[in-house]
Amino acid sequence: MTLRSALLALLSSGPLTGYDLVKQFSSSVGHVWHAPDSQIYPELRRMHAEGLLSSKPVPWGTRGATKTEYALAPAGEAALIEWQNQPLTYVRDRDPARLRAAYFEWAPSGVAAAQLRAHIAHYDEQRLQTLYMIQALEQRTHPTLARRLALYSEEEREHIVRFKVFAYEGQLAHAEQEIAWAKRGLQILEDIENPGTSDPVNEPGT
Amino acid sequence: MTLRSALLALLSSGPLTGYDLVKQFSSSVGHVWHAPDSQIYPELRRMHAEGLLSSKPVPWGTRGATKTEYALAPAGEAALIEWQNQPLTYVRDRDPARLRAAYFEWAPSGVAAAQLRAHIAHYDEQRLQTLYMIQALEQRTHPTLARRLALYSEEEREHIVRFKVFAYEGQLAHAEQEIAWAKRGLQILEDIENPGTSDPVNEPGT
DNA sequence: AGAAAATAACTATCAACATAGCTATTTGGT
DNA sequence: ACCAAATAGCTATGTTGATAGTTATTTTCT
Repeated sequence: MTLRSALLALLSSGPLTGYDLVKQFSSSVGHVWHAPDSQIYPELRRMHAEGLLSSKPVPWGTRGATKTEYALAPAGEAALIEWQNQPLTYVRDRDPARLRAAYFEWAPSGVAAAQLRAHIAHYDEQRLQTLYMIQALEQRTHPTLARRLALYSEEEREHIVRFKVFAYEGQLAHAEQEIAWAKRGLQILEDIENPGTSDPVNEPGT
Repeated sequence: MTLRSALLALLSSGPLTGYDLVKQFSSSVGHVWHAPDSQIYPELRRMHAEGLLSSKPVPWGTRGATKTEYALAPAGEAALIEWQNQPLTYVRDRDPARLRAAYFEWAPSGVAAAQLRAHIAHYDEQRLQTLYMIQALEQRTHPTLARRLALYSEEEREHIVRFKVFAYEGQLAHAEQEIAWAKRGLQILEDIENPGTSDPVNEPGT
């Protein structure tokens, strides 16, 4: 049901055809709730069948073909608000990187460190992406955001931008935390490989 | 396939019956990779069928009933090492809390703050649990860990404990980061509710 | 004009997970 | 000796999500 909320949230910025929605999804909400197009198309049809969305055929090309444009129906807007009213349900932890690390004693020599370096690379990349996203939001150049802001007063606009930036700051902090964690892990592995060469600042007594 | 690795990892501490495995799972590996018993039992049978596990019937009660005890077969041990050799595959972000926060403009007054307070409560709880876990690991009182350590030399024992503590420290840091994030969120909401009453330390010019 | 590539819009299939059951045995109380 | 509660072990079913297609239209290049 969360995908549904993500779609409602995206459509609250204005009507979109299926394809445009899929594209905009992956460069906006998709950053906090990923979904492939194969999940989006059927869900849109279900939401339409349940009256959350209205649809209208718009021409596609010159040969009379059409594509479907979806818009938030009143029931959809109500569902959005209802979603925000619902308490959050937390999914149980399922973290492949943590699982690996917990059993590093089974990793052949060197592999654990390589794993952690890959972890750092991954979150470094995500950190950068998130920074760009935050910039695009703050400068209001992000297309989906710009479209959304047009619907509101200036005061409300500021709040909306702050909420989105806040959400991405959470992602940013998470990425940075993962990087710091992996670096500590590399330190531990080094300590184990070369015992006795420990940093004298941290262990002044030995 | 990650559940499979988690089960192999747990069984590497010694043989277990299905039930005992389910119990120990939820109080050890399950903290980093949750799985319900309904997923564990069938997976065990599949792993046995594929030769990763050996099994032997052990008596249950006095009326001749038996239960199945599983142990890591050589192929299972190989699979464990192979798993550690594999590069990590990262799952795409799917974070309900972040998704909510990004669309707080749809939350009725007061609801967003309640959401964030619940977020803090949730991660406070997890933080505590993780702290206890780290303590049990460091003092080597955790039963599954104790059983595992018995199989190794003292030097290896120290490494094993460090790896597990390291993994849980990652969880701990994450929990603390989530708490800090939600607190910043509450601050933002307050700012929005009472504009002008902003902290003079942060905005000395106004 | 015709072929190749890019764009737009879906569909099918399968594995992973969550929820909610069910049955048999043992233990503890009367 | 018998019943209720707790323990042990497992199954069925539906939903969500990942992977990998397919079909039709438009644009670009020769």
